[in-house]
Amino acid sequence: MTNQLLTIGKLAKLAGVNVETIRFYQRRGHLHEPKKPLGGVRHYGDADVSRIHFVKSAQRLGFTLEEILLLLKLDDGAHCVEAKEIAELKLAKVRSKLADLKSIEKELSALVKKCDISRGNVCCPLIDSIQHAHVSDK
Amino acid sequence: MTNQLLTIGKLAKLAGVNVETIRFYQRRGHLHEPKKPLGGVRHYGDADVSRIHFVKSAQRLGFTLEEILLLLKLDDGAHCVEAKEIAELKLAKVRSKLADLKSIEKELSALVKKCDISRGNVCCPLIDSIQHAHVSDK
DNA sequence: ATAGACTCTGTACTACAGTACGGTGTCAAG
DNA sequence: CTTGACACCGTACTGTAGTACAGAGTCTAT
Repeated sequence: MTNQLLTIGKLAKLAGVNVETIRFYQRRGHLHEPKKPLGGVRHYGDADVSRIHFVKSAQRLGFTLEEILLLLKLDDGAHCVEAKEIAELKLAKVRSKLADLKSIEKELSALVKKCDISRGNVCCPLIDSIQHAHVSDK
Repeated sequence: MTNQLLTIGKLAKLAGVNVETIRFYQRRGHLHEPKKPLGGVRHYGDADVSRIHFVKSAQRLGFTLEEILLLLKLDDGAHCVEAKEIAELKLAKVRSKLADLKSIEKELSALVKKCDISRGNVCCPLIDSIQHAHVSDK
């Protein structure tokens, strides 16, 4: 069953976003704004639902709205190479953030472990460790 | 060699932060503001350098300034249990973000791989995949 | 016909961690 | 004694992704 006469409120419910989010996407160019039928209410269709799903899926993959705008401009099947380049760049960023987070995890869990070991100490080993951590850049 | 007569500019350079950042930390309570000697200039010492290093180290571990404020209040050695609790909570958050990022990495690299395989296709498989991804709730 | 729900529009606010700026004051060197 | 560099102070702006709200218009059900 296809819908072609959705109001903005129904579109929002169907797509699982806030009405304000739809307006925001329209301002940003992620969603086009249908012309208003003179003193009436705008109507939306299934294509708009899909579009919002596209944006949300891409966001889940770590793309920013700005990057998604690029992807949408390439969405004619003829720019596959460019789209792939954007995705590869994003993948590299994700991997670098992943490495950062892994080292943070390691440090933090070592810190917590230290707390467990030296119970009954006057000086808190956790705070102490942060205090005297050598300051690595970045 | 210890310094006890640093101006804000020298303190900033020593600690590797912006002057504005120091003022910002003072407003937020991460750094105390020495009283101004009547129509003169404030002076800072090594303790302030250490304090800024503490804040920066904790930030590197993923603590927000708000959380760092908590840690600083506990910095008397007598609140180790509370400090450990804060760190454990943070560790849990880091691990959950790590899991998220790992699944993003998996999906994204699969998408890029798809692009490599179906070269010469009219329809871009990357954009197509995002287009028709079932929308999983986060 | 009127109440309540919804839409439209523009602007302002949220969090986070700062950065930038404008105007004034102070200090040291030349 | 004046120039330039820095300090002080308060406020406003940055990016990111929306959310909130005020005031007006419109649509729908009773």
